Amino acid sequence: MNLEQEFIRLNEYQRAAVVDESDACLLNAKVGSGKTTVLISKILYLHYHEQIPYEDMIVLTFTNKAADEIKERLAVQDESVREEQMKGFGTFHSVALYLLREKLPIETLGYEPGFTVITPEEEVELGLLLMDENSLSIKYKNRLKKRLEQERPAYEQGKKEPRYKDDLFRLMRLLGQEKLRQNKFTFRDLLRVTNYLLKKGCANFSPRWIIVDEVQDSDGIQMEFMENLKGCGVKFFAVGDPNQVIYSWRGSSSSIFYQLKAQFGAKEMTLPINYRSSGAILAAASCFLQNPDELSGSRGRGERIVIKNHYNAFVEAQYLTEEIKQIHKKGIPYREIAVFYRLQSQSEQLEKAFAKEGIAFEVSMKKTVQDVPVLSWFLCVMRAACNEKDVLAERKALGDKTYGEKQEGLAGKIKRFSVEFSAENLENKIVDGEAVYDYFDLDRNLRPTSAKYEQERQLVLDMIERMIAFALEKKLGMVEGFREFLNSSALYGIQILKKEVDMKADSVKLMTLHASKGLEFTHVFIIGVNYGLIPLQTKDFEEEDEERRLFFVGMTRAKDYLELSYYTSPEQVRVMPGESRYLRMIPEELVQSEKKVHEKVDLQKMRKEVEKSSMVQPLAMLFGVADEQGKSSLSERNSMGNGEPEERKVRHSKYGVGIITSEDETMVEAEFENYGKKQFVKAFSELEYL
DNA sequence: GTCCATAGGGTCCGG
DNA sequence: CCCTATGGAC
Repeated sequence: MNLEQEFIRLNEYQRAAVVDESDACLLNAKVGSGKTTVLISKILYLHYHEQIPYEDMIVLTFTNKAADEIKERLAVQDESVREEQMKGFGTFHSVALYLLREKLPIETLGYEPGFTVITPEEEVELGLLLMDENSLSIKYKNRLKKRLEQERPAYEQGKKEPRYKDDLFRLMRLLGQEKLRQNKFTFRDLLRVTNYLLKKGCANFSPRWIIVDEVQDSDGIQMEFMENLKGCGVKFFAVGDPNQVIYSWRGSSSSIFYQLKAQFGAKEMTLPINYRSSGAILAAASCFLQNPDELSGSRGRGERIVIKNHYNAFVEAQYLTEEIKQIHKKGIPYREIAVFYRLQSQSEQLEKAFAKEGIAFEVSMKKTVQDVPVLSWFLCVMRAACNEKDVLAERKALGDKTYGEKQEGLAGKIKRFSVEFSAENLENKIVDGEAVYDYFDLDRNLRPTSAKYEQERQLVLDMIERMIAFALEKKLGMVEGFREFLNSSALYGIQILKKEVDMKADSVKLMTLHASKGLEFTHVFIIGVNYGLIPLQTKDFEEEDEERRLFFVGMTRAKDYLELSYYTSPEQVRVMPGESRYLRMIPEELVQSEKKVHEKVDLQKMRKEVEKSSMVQPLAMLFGVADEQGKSSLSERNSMGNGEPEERKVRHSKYGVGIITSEDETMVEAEFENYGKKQFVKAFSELEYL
C-alpha cells in the first residue's frame, strides 16, 4: 500500500479534504469532481497515516450500489482488507442492522436476538390483517404503503390526527405492538430503534470516524442517526452536492446540506473541478444551476451539444438505432452509450427497435423474488422456520393456495427447524441443498406431476444453496446464517434470473434520469425534452426546481457527446408538442448548428398546429402555440435570473391587484396584499395582465 | 346498494 | 389534463 502514490494523483482540493482533521467537515463536491476517489483516499489515509483500524470507521452510503463500489475500490487499493473489518461500511440501514445485532442492548426494549427485517410490503400485509381483526376504518387502503410511509413521521412526533382523520394512527400503534410480538423490524424501525438506543448511551461501541457519501440525499431520520453517532465523540466527514438533490419527494431537502453544516458546526470544503465532461457539456449543464458560475471544468470545449427533433417516439427509435450503430462502428463500445428518459414507460419503443436491429441493450428495472411465486412462498417457509415468532410468515407458508400444506407435517417441520439445524445438532454433518429440501419434504408441496415442477425445484434448490453459501461465508451456523440471509435480502433485494443492470456488460444502457445518478458514459442521449415530460408538469415551483436539477444530473453524465431530442407530435396526452423551454435555456453557441433543420421542422409543425387549432383545442393553443410565438419566453429568461427583474402586475376579481412573483407556461404565481401568494393555472384563471 | 359530485393523485423509486 | 376512491344523497 503506497499512500504517497495515491496522493500524487489527487489535486490540491482533493488532497486538502483527505488530510483535513476538523471534528466535522462537509465536502461540497461538485458534479464529476472525484468525490468517491476522495472518500477512498480518506479511508486509506486514516487507516495508514493515522493508524485508525477499519473497524473503528462507520462509512455510510445511501444505496447498496454505492456501498459495494466503495468496498470494492478499497479492496483494490488495499489487498489486505477483509470483509469482517468493514462491518461498519454500508447503507444507513445495513449499518443500523449491524449495530442492533452486535452493539446495542435491544433486549431492554423487548426484542430478542433472533429478530428479522421485513419489507414495506410485508408491513402492509400485517397492517391489513390488523385492520380486519380490529375493524378499523382506513381510507385509501390500496395506498396503505404510501400512507404508512408518509404519515409516520407525523405520528412519531405525536400528532393527534392522520391526514384523512381515520384510524391510521391507531393502526400504527397496533402495528408497533404486533411487530414487537413477532420480533420484527421495518426499515424505519432499524433506524428509529438504533437512534433511541444510541441516544441513551453509546454502549460498548466507539467508532472514531463517521464518513458519509451523498449526504444531500439523507432524510430526517438519517440526519438523526448521524447526529447520534456523532454524539459519541466521533469525527465526522461527509461529501455531497446540493445541486444533485433529486429525491426530495422521498424526504431529503435541498437545504439539508446547510442544516447539517450549522448543526455540526462543520467546516465546509469544496471540490470545484469537474473532470468528467467536455467544456460545452459543462457550460450547457451550468444553465440549470441556481448559481451558474460555481462549476468549472478541466477539459477543452469539445464537440457542441446536438439538439434533434423527431416526429414521434417511434421515428426517434428508428433514428437512434441507426445512430448508435454508426457510433459503434467508429469503435465506441456499447457500454459507453446511454439513453435517458423521464418516465419508465418511454423505454418501450426503444427496446423494440433495438431488439429488432440486434443492438445489445439493458433496461434498468428491477425484478425481485416476489415475481416468482414459488420462491416467494419458499421464503415464507424459511422466514417462519428462522423466526419462531413470525406467525404471519407461517400462516402464508401453510395457507398458500398453490404450495401450502397438503398433508400434515410442514407445520411441525417449520417448528422444529431451528433445533434440528442448530450447530449442536448438526455437529460436522455437511448440509447441502438437497438436505434442506428433503427435510421439508418439499416434493409434497411442489408436486412432481406439475408442469413447472422441474423448474421450480431447481429454483428452490438454487436458493437454498445460496443461503448455505452465505452462512458459510459469514462463518455462521445454518439457522443464524439463513436468518441473516433473509434480513440482508430484505434490505438488499435478491437478484434472481436476471441481475440488475450490469455496468460492465457491453450493452447500451436505457434508464430514467433518476437511475442515471452516479454513472458516466462517453455518449449520452436524453430523449423527450418536451414540456410535460422534461420538465414534467408539476404542481408547484419547488417541484419544478427539482426537475431542473434532474435534467442537470442527466446532462452531466456525458463525457464527450450529448444529444437532446424532442417530439413534434408526441402520443401521450400530457406531453406538449415542440421543444421544452429547457432547450431554449441553452445558449446557441454551445449547440451544433442545425438551425435550418429546426426551422423547417418548426414550419411543418406550425402548419400542423394551425390545422389542429381549427378543430378548437384551447389548451394546446395556450401551451404550445402561444409559446411558439415567443410570447412567454421573454418572461422565462427574466425568471432565470440574469436580467433586471421587471415588476409585472395582475388583477384578480377576488384578490385585487398583485405582483407576479414567478411564472412558467402553465402557472403564474402572484402576491396580493392581504392575501399573500396565490398560484393560478393560466388556462383557467381569469387574470387580467396589467 | 347505487348514483354522482368532488377532491386528490398521477411520475421519479432508495432501504 | 384524466382517473378513481370516497362519501353524502337517495
